[in-house]
Amino acid sequence: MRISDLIEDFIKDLFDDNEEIEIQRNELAEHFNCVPSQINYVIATRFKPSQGYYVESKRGGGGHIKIKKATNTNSEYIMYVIQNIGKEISSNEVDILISDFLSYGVIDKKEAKLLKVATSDNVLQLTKDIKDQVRARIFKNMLLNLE
Amino acid sequence: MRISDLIEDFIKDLFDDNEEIEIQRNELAEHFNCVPSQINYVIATRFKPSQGYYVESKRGGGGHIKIKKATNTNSEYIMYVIQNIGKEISSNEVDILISDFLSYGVIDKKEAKLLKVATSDNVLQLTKDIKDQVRARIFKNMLLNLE
DNA sequence: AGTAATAAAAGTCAAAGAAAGTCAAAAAGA
DNA sequence: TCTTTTTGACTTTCTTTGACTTTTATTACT
Repeated sequence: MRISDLIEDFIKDLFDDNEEIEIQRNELAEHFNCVPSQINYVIATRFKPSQGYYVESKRGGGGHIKIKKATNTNSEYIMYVIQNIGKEISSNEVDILISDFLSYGVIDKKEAKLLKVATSDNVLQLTKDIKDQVRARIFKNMLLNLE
Repeated sequence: MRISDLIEDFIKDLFDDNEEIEIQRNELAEHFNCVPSQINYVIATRFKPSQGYYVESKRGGGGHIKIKKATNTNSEYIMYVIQNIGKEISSNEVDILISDFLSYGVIDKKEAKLLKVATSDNVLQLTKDIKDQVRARIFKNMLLNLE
């Protein structure tokens, strides 16, 4: 079995009922006798939003990596959408999804507004290709963290 | 948990309803077994005016550091913060602002989560200079649209 | 009482340390 | 061959530490 799979399993075991865990990259790498950046690889490939995970981290003394599982209170519909958003998404597509969510009652008006603002062209102000990628990441991660 | 966080929490606990507290740098450093200048670090990074605190101090015998909380209405506070965010802001600064907003009760947990997610390094994944600018725009605009 | 010396704070700043992140080359698998 | 994994050198971010400075209060002398 490849080491990345072992690390993946190890991390998944850590969520033992908790929906959020914290690891230290170097410590974990040492435990598995691999280079630290392999941990990043595992996280990048196995703990993506489309797989229901949200990741955040901090560097410096006392740094760490936090991984959160989307709680299954999230509607199936939202999860389905997250999985089907690719690497990029246009502002228009976001608008349509948001209004669908609203009409199905899976988000409320306040949430809709925040989603809209955080992903709008005006706010991002990036070149088209990059903009759509950043928008996709913001949108998926916000959806994951709705409730 | 890193020592700076412990010191931060300790200081915040001192404001127990009061809007102004006073500490002695050396005494506090001794209590936490750290060098005195670490207290300055904590104050510099966690009690900035942009975070709603105002600091003054006196040296010499009987010297002290006084930290005051800015007392404004919620929307004034948010407006003040928005105005004081420049063209860019780091993820760390955003974190600190969010936790201050939470403790002042100007936003709720759900909103905090969304703000955090939409502005996090992992989600944005842009080069430093651009990232901090995009983050500033997203953060300010989301704050403006909170209610 | 007025000044000089001493002690008692707090401030500054840069170096060292402690994490985590990035990216691309090499290796392994399918 | 083409994709996925592994590795490692280099970067970035944040924290901790310590030597040195500045300011203020207290004490000692005249």
